[in-house]
Order: sequence, then C-alpha cells, then structure tokens
Amino acid sequence: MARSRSLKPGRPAYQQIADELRASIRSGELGDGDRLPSETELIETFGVARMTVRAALQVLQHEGLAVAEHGRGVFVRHRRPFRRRSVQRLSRAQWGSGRAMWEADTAEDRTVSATIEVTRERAADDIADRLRVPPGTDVVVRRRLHSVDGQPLQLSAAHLPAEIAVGTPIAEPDTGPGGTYARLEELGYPLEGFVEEVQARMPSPDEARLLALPTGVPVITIVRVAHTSDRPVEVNEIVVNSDLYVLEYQIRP
Amino acid sequence: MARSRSLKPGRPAYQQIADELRASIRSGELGDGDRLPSETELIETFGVARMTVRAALQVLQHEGLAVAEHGRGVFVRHRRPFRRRSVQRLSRAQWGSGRAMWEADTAEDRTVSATIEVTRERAADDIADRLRVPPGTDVVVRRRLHSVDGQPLQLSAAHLPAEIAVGTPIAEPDTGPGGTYARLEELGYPLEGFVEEVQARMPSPDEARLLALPTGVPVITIVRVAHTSDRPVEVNEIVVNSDLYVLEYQIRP
DNA sequence: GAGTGGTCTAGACCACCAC
DNA sequence: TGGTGGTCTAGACCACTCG
Repeated sequence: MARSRSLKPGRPAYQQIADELRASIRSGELGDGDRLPSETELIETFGVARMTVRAALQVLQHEGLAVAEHGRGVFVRHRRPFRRRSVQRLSRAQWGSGRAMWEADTAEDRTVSATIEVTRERAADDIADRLRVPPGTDVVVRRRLHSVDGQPLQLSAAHLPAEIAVGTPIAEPDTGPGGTYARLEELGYPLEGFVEEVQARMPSPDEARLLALPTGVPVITIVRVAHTSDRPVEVNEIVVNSDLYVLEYQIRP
Repeated sequence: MARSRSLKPGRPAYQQIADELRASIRSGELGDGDRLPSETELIETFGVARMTVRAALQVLQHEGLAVAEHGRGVFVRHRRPFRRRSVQRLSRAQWGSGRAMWEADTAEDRTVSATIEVTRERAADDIADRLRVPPGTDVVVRRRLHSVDGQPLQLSAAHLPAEIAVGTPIAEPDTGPGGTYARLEELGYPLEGFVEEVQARMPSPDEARLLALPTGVPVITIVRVAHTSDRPVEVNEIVVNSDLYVLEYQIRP
C-alpha cells in the first residue's frame, strides 16, 4: 500500500479504500493471515477520517475477507474447510458398522466431541408437517453441538415421534454403536432413504456465538428427513459453519 | 417501539438497539416488508447519536433481516425461495425429454431467461484437475446468467474439454433440445452420474451486482462434475442466490 | 419541500494486546 | 506504555422518494 493515495470523486471514499484492499488480497499481495494496514496508516495514506477507513474495513469483514482482532489489527482471513460430508456417510455400511455416523468423514487423528441434550417436546408445526403427524404431537428431540479439535462445527436437532423413540436408546444421550439410525432399524423401522434440503443464510447472534463464527461467515442449513418405506421417522435440522464444510452429493441419472 | 427506552450499561448501545429491533421482527410485531422506525425516531427513542442507530440498523442488514431503501426507509426483508432444485432435474427423463434441464423445477407461468457466452480457454488448474486433463488444456466454457421473471438467480460456468465439445452444438450458444447432457450422450459419452460439492460464502461485489443481492445474503456455490463410466466430461461451477433457492438432494442408504 | 437514508468529519474515551 | 481496534458524539452535506 503506497503512501498518500488519491481518491476519485463519484465513488464513496470508503468503497474505494475497500476496493484497493480487496485487490491486494485477491492478487496475493496480502496473503492468508497477513495484517492489513492499521486504521492509523489508512487515515494517513488516504487522508480521510477514521470512521471512513473503519467503514472500508467493515466492508471487507462482511465479505468474509478479513477479521478484526481487538488490540492486534485486521487480518486476511484464511478459509480452511477441513471436513467434508459425503453421501457415503449415510450408507448402511457406515452406521451399520457401529461407528457414529457423523464421524464418517473425520480423520482419525482429530478429537471429536459433542454436547447433547435430549428432551421431549410438542412438535412445532413445520416439524410435525415433515413427520406427517398432527401438530403438537409429542416428539423426542436430540440437540447436539459437534466440535472437532475444539472447533464447533455444527448444531443439530433431531426430532423423532415420541411413540417411536421413548423407552429406547434413542431417547438416551448415548444411543450406542451406529447411533439413532442403527437403533431405528433394530426397532423395526428399516430406512429407505433420506431427503436433504439445503439452504444458506447469515447466522443469528446465538448461532454465531455457539459456532464461534467470525463476521461475514454464513451458515448452511440442512433439513434431513429419514424415511422408511411408508413414513418419515426422523427430521434433523442441522446448522453448519459454512467455513469448515464442503457438502458432497452424488447423483445418478 | 415505545417512546424513550433506556439502555443498560455493559452492552454496546447499538447492539441493544439491534436486539430490540430483532426481537420485534422475530416476534412478528414487525412483519415482512414492514418499515422499521426511521433513524430520526430511533435517535429520539433511545437518546443516542445518529451513527449509533445507524450501526444498529447495519447489524440487522448484515444479518439479512432488513434492507435499507434510500429515501424510503429500512424494511423487514422477506425471504421467498420460490424455486427448488431437486435431484430429479438431473434425471435422464428430464434432459432426455428435450426440456432444458435447468427448467426442471420452474413453474409453467414463469418467464425464464438466460444470457450466455461461449468461449474457448485454457483450463485453470482446479478445472483441469477435476476434468483429469493436463493443466492448460483447451476447454470450451459456457457462461450463463439465469433469471426468472427478471430476477437473476444463478451464474454458471460449464467447462468441457475442447476435444469433446468443439465442432458440436455444445460449443454453440444454443445446444438444442435437452441441452449439453443430451448432446453428450449423442456424441458417445453416456453419463453415469454427477457429483456436487456445495459450499456457502458471502458474494464478491461482482456477484452481488450480477445477482442483485441485497446486503446480508450469501451465495451457495456448487461444483458439479458430470462423469461417464471412465472419465469426467464436464465441470460446472455454479453460484446461486441463496435467498431464492432450496437445494434438494435424495440419498439412498 | 419534508422526510428518508448515505457519506464524511474531527474529535473523545475505552478495551485489548504486546513489549 | 504505545499501538491497536471498539464505541460514541454532534454536527455537516448529499441523494433519493414522495406527495
């Protein structure tokens, strides 16, 4: 970043400053983890007020290109999607093998952890709808926060009709080898398939906190419905840190 | 929003104001499309400076909850994912039928349009990698911007080895009934399957402009690889407006 | 013209970090 | 202790929308 740069009229100053910094990042002049010029430096370089350079830095943060660290500086953000979920994770071989399904694509040397809370509730309308049960029907809800190496990755809330789950390991925090899906098969609910609906949006403040999301990182939401041949048996609402995930799907024509 | 509300110390004022407005939106007190209190009103209500209420309003905009319209006000944003892409759109029945594949899930009464540009380029490293050809190999690139009812929905850039595509309708703007995939089959490349890698991130300024994305709306990126039994034949990089899409995937165990 | 949001200034005080 | 970013003020002028 050269000394004393001039700004052209017509385009807002903060956007021009953001443009220059963005170009430096895209070109590689500023690499992953590098510190951007400080606010003081930018004020001197461009001859503008502090709030103006702050606006420019905010733009980059909301684009997910930079993160501010209080007392240290603003840094180029580095993406590192170290996990990927593949279709195979929902194969019977996977959860039939006794491995926890969600560990399917976790490398062996990673530390996987989860907090879990199991409750019994009345189903919200959208959940009841997807489970094809009357609104307000009792459901068992398994809420989890999954982390790998201490980094929170995803929130999930699995809903199953209470009629199916109560009195079984599915209503316990630890469902045992193979998890919920293995238990469902044992209970006489052979799974025929899954449907996942995928969307993306910005996180709520709560989600940002729980997933330790920096500014400018969206979440991917997945609603997965597990079916037997004649009825849906589980609706899982999943919210994942989009920075750490690549979802992979295979499709046959 | 009651008159003259007090702010508690400890939490920044702009966040408390954002909290109150967010709660009004979540509770339904402020519904889709409703106007939020103006900056002037918020200044009077909370007794703070203008930049403070603007910071609060920016928070909501970056969360995707509100949009500002210059000269009119700040409004509750309404999500309307009016399209959904399903697995069936990649079924042979779909593109074998002569319908353009991407129209699979478009309602009949919508106006679908696309701009297209076909070029011949040397493959970038990641594309070459996925096509399993040497870096710099010639590829035909079909870049499109799809819109429905004038609303831009997605950008796509389909890359095919020039060796396969040149001299065929695939290298023409109009590929004919059934599109690229129908032509590939006719040319002796029967498709065995597709793999899609899905991620989400904030858009670049260019993407935000082309897709007419408001502040706080991420994009979903899809990299789709189409395979024959022995080689990948197309890599399609897709960027979609996450506000208008629900991706649907079916998985069999 | 009145009301709205968009940009910008020139200060202030504070909280956090590193040395 | 000096440098960093975080919050906040009290103004200013501008651009857009609508009646």
